[in-house]
Amino acid sequence: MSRYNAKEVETKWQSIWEDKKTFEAHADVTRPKYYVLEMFPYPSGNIHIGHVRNYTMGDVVARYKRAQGFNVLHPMGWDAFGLPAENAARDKNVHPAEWTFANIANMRRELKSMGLSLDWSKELATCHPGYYGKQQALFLEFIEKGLVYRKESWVNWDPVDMTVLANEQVTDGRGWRSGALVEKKKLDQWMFKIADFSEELLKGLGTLDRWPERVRLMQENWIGKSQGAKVNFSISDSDDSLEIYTTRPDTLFGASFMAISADHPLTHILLKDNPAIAEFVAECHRMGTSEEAIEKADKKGVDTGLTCDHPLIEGKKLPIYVANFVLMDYGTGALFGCPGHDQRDLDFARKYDLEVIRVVAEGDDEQSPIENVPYTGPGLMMNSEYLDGLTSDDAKTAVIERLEGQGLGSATTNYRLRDWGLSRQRYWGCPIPVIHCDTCGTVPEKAENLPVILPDDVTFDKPGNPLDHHPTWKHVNCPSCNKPATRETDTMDTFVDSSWYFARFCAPRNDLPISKEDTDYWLPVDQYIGGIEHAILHLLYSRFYTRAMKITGASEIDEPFSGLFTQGMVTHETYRSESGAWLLPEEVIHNDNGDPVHIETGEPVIIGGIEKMSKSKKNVVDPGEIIDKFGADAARWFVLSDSPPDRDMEWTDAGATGAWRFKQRLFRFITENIDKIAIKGTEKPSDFSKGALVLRKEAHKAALQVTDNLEKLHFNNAIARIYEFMKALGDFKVSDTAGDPWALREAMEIMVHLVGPMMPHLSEELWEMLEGEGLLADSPWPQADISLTVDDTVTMAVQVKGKLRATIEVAKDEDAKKVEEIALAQISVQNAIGDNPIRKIIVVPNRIVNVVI
RNA sequence: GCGGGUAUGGCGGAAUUGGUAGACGCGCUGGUUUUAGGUACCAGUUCUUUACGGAGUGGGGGUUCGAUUCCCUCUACCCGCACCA
Repeated sequence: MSRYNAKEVETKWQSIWEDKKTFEAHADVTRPKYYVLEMFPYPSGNIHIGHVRNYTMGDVVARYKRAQGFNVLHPMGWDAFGLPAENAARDKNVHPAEWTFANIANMRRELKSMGLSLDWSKELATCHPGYYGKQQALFLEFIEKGLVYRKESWVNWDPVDMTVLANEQVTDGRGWRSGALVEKKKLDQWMFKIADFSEELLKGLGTLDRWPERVRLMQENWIGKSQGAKVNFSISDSDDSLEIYTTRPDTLFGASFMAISADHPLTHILLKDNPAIAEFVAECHRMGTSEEAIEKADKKGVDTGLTCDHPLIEGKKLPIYVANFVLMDYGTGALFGCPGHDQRDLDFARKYDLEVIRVVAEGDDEQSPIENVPYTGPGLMMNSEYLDGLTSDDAKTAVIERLEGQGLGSATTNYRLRDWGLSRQRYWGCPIPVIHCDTCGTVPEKAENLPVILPDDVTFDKPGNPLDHHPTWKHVNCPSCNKPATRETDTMDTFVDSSWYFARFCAPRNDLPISKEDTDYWLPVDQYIGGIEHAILHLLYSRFYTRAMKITGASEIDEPFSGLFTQGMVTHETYRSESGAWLLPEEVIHNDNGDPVHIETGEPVIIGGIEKMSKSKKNVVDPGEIIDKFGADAARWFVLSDSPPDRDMEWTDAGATGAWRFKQRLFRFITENIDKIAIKGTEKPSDFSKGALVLRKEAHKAALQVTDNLEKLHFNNAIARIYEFMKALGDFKVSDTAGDPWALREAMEIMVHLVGPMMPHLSEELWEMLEGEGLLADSPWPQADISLTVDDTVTMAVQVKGKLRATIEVAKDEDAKKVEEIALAQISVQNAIGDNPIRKIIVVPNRIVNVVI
């Protein structure tokens, strides 16, 4: 018996697919399209198991849809700009480009060894001028349409990476990449007007019915829509006023102070003459924005000495404080404090001994003074003059009406989403194609001068931006007046690169950034697959870009990804030596007693928790070694088989071995029984043995259920069904009946098709043995014969008082009376009923009989 | 604090959405072969009981002939956001 040689077979089919350009996609309006995309990788050097899981899932979808007759686009590229390349340049003295392209070459080789049905002719790398030059062209169009602007603003400054971060890139006050505490700094920044699209981005979520609910909710929260009012409070004894935003205009009569942000324009004026304010503002800027810092920080403020006139209470004056809890970038950076109905305001009021007024009754009659807990719910108004007795909802409307009448305020919708700052003070990114001219100001580069190419000769020995240090690169003539000017040395946030790559993939070598003809056909992406970690950042930015591209006329679509699937992580057990050092999985073996020990020293090993694979805990497995040991097919099979795809899965050697065993078993069964099957193309005989009929049913049921599971991306269930089918196939013995060899061939062919998307190499090999026409990758998906998937007899459960007492075999759709009769004839049923009178018998056709006594 | 999710054997997980709970895989137990094996095959494997039977999907309650599934309530864990006015 020959063993299946995975290495040989896998490379054989990989080169055949490549030679035949099997997976090259071409737009063809006469055919239905399907665009499958997995989030493209950052070329860090090697693929990891998470990539294997991600790309295997995408590949199964791609191959399955292809077999279903779709014209499938399944491209791959590289999210290739970013800091690690600069770090490598500094640490290892290699040029970022050299480092990146070497990593790409290695990872491309690794991906190819997985046998993915990718169209490599469409490969792109964002660090290639052919890509980023087009990104610059698109950017110029964005400038022209007013989608980008420049403004001096407070930014999140990462002191380790020496660059600006977007709000989305700051978690717990720390940079998403460096982990350093982020500082506030004021810089000239390029901004995308994403906030203008808040409502559209929010509404669009409603159309994304093939996105996980979770991701839509996260985006919804991020956009943070709230309904409220803007109110102008006039500053006492002056012509100036202070505009605030509130979601609780109903509590206006409970106002007892005003608070403005440390960065509020009014604060800026006041601090000049008031050292106390100046000192407080400085303190606010020193304070971190981390979770701990915020939790520990008291609600603090400093009295400006100014007051506001209450808009609805004649003669009432409200002191204005600069307060540390007021954010400049939410609402108007100013608020009125209502201690009775807001915890934060109450804390502040207690600290500075300010009035606490209850204006909303709790329940019907709870009107007691507020003590330590504010009442934040709805209720009937009180202490509020003309509002008294109204519900808080009605009071909101009434207050807004009054304020509008007086020209003091209006109903407003506020969003938390802020504009996206894209400037980064880095070398390895897409240069922002603008020039700063003393005479003309900020001038976009001329389209014919694109791409603005990164200079090769840069050094990384100084902190800061190498582009800025470069002796000549930034010195150019103004495109407008031709006088000496300076090129912008900031580069774009790498999230810009990934905000439109899905569109570029449709025609990656086109002169235009986006080929409308091609995107009209291919977009939107039908199935996008990637990690949940991009639920906000990348996906929201891409949705913004899609809208912006519609405005520039580059594309027509509304949403970039009509289907989104977020796959879970791959985890692994952790191992430590007794000294506490982390150990790699391959350093651990089990000794004769079954205890885990170190492979070399024999020392006992402590098995720790199952955690996300990470280099620091060494609980990683190398895909290259896995593929080498088990073969790509087995690796693919295992990452799909055990856990539902959206959940975390644990990588275990035993599981991979199981996959490997199945592969061997299938191969063996077909090679050993190939001489028993009917000759290819034999006409279907009419005479089948009983066993053959059973097999045919199993085959067609499997075809139906696997199809169904693949449609739903329930890969683990699809695999379970295949295992069941394999068992039936293995049990089948060809008899003398004429139809049996034919049935065996049919079953084998169906099996090979069903396994195909998951184990493409093995199934091509088997398809060839079965003398299948052309490549399996090109052949259509098996259609289940529905008449074979329904049995003519069914097993029905018989319950007495809801407890199972027997099962009966009856004809499908058997008459209820007859079923009842058979059920009641069962000894076990009669025993259970005993002497009790039968009150009712419920018969659910083909499922269950329940005798109620 | 706000929002969301999850809970089923020793483990990963199934269950056509109210109809035989535990499919399938891993592990384990016993057996049969064998070319050494971490090979292959067969049987078994929720708990309890000698058996008949009984119990059982995080806990408690409810609706129903019937609940893993629907409702109420509690508990535990996980995730996202968070000084958002």
